Amino acid sequence: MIDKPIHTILVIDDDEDIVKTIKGNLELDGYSVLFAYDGRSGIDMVREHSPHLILLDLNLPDIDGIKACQFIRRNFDFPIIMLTARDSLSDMILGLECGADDYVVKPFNALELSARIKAVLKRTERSMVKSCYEGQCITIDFKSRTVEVHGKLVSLTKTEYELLELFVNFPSEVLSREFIRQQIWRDSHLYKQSRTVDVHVQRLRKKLEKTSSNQRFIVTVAGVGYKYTDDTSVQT
Amino acid sequence: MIDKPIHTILVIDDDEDIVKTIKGNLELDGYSVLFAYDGRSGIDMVREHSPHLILLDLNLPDIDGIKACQFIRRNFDFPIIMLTARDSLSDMILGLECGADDYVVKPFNALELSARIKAVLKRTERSMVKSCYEGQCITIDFKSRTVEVHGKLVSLTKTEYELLELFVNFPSEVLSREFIRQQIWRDSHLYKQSRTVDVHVQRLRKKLEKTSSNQRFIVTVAGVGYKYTDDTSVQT
DNA sequence: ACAGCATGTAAATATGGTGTAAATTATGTT
DNA sequence: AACATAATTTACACCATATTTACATGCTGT
Repeated sequence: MIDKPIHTILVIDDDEDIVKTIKGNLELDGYSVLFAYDGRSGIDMVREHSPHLILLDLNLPDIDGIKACQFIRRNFDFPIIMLTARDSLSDMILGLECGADDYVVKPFNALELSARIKAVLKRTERSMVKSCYEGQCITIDFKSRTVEVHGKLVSLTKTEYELLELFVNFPSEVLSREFIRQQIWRDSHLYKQSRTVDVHVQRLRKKLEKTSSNQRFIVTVAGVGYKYTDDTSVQT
Repeated sequence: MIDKPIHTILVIDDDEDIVKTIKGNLELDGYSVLFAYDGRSGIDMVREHSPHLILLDLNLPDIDGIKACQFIRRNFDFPIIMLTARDSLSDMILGLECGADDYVVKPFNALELSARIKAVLKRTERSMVKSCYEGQCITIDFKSRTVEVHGKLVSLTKTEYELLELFVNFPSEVLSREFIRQQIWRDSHLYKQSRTVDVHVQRLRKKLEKTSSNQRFIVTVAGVGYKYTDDTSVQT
C-alpha cells in the first residue's frame, strides 16, 4: 500500500451523468480522472495528458468510436477499454480487432468496470516491463506461453494458460469464481451457477502439481473463491 | 530486461504530427529517437549520429525519397524502412529495389510499425554478425537462401523460406496467424479467416521433418498460433 | 504455347479442448 | 455427530480448431 502508483484514466463519453458516476467511482478507487464529452476533445486530451488508460464510449456525438479507438491505438498506443451498449456489440469489438484491450457492456456496475480496469492495467504494465514471471517454483514465459514447474515443462491448454496468467497477475489475492468467469469467459453464456471454473482450476492444478511434491499453488477459499500463491511469504 | 540494447532510430518526415506520434510510440518501446523534417538535414543526421535504423518518408519537401534512400544505402548502409502513402506505392518500393529493407503504408498503426521495426532490426543485426543461422538441427544461409536439416539440403519455395526465416527470427515465441499474415503477405487481402497460413506451415513442416526423425520444429499452440524452436532447452 | 511448379481457397477429416451433468468427497455449522 | 452446503472428481458428448487433401489458378522458364 506504500508505493501504489497513481494512474490517470481518461473517460470519453457524451453522457454527463455516466461520466460523473464513473469519475466518482474511479476516484474512490484512487485513480486520477480526466474526461471529455466528445471524440475530438478526447483525442486532444490523449495527446496532451498521456493517460494510463482510456475509457471510450462507442457512440460519440462527433466521431465513430471504433475509428477513434483505432486512431488512438495507431497514434498513441495507450490501453483502451470500450464502453458499449449490448445491442451495438459488433465483431469489431468482440474480437477487439479495433485495437481495444477490453470492452464493457452498458449498463455496467462499478465493480465490473473496476475489475476490468485493474486487469488491463496489470496486463499492460507487466508486459511493458517483463516478459516472464518467476515464482518460487513456477516460471512463465509470456512470449512462448511456456510454463515450467521446478524446471519441468508443463503444457497447458489455452484456457488453462489464461487462467494461470490471470492468477499470477493477482498473487495471493482471492479471486471469486464470478470474477474469473468474467475475465476469461466474459459474457459467453456459461450457466450462471455452472461449475466450469472449478473444473478448469482442477485441470490446471493437476498439471501443475503433477511435477511437484503435492504443493498447492491454487488454494481454494471456501465460500469465496480461489487464491494463487507461489511463495511462502505472502506479498502484494 | 537486463541487457536490452538501446537502439537509435532516425525519423525523416516533413509532417510534424506524424513525427511526434511516431516518436512517442517508439520511445514507449524503448528506442531513442532522432528526427529531421527534410531530406538534407536528415542525411546530415545520418552522417552525424549513425542511427541503427531509419524511417524515411517517400515524399520529402526538398529531395526525392527514393533518391535519398539510395544515397543513404550507398554511403552509409544503415537499414531503412520507407514510409509511403498507399497511392504512391511504386514498384521501386514494392520490390525494395531502392535499397530499403522494408516499407510501411500510411496510415499505419503503432503495432504494425513496431513489429516491422523489430523484424528489420533482428534481421540486420543478425546479418551484421552472422550471415547464417545455426540451430541444433537446422541451418540457414541467408545470402544463398539455403536451408539444411541435419546437413541435408532441403529446397523451399519463396513463401516457405520466408516463413521459416520469420520463425527463426522469433525463436520460441508464439506468433499469431494474424502476425504471420501481416509479415509475409503484408496487406494483400487474404480472407480474414482463411487457412492459408496453416497450409503453408504444413508444407514447410513436411519438408523440414521429412529429413529428421519426426521432430517438431514448428509447434502449434492451439487457439493462439505457432511457435518455432530448434533446441531442446527453451531459451529466450 | 506448354509443362511444371507454387499459391490460395475450399471442403473433408482428425484431434483434442470444452462445458455440463452427475456422483463423490470435503467443509463448515448447529 | 449430523446436516447442509460447497468443492472435487469423473465421464462424456459436443464443438471448435487444426490438419489434410484436393483442386483451380497463375506464374516461370524453356
